[in-house]
Amino acid sequence: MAKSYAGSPDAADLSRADSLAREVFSDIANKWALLIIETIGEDTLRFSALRDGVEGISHKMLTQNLRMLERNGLIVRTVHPVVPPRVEYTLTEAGRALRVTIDGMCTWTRQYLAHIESARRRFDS
Amino acid sequence: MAKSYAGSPDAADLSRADSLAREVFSDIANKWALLIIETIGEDTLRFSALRDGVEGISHKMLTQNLRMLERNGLIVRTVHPVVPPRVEYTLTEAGRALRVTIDGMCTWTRQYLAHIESARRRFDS
DNA sequence: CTGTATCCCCCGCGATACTG
DNA sequence: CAGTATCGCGGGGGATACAG
Repeated sequence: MAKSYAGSPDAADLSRADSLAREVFSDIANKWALLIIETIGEDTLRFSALRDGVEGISHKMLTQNLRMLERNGLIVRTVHPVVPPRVEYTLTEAGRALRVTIDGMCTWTRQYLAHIESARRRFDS
Repeated sequence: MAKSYAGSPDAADLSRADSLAREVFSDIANKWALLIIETIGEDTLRFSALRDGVEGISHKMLTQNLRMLERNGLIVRTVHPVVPPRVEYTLTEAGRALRVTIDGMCTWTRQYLAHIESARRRFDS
């Protein structure tokens, strides 16, 4: 195994970057994470608003994914020290950049809906 | 609830389209499906090649996702009647279109890797 | 080689209850 | 209102075996 030469990225660095990239990809490539990002969009949404906005998500899944997205620097969580608590979520610049590609997926879905529907009919017979 | 007027799309049609869209989105918005599409790319790959190419996927998950993708018209499965069997998978036009957006996600991941890494360090402390 | 089927375990996830 | 913790179950998914 090749050793690191200080100051020059080598195979070890690259593979570490790769494994991180795969990890991140696995994190965000799940429907709840993508739907949350898509739902926040350009807005600033409260926990309860997200709960209502993301169809079918449970309390637990929402918190869980919000933490994950915050950890990866895709959203920022601001707590207003009032009672009752008011917590708001917005996308970071990274989050907004990712959202653009998610928009692409959504557009794709709409665009190919008829194609998909007929493909399914063909397959199911 | 509004009734259909023949020949004009109405609320019922739209909500049916919406539910189909959500269903499709839930199907494809999972890491294995996306990785499979990304791996096939412009190529024509055999089952075993995909098994090797998609890091960490199990036999079962691979077949399962391949069927799902075929059903949704994203890939085409061609069986060569030889022994031993030779089955090849390629993207359809719809699949290639979706792949473009997945590429976007991959690019995003690489682009923001440093940002993510530092966000994680901050969060984990 | 590819695909289906069976078993079985683990953990994802929903439900619920409790704090601040 | 937002978040954490706990429990319990259901099914996702791995391992394995077998068929074509």
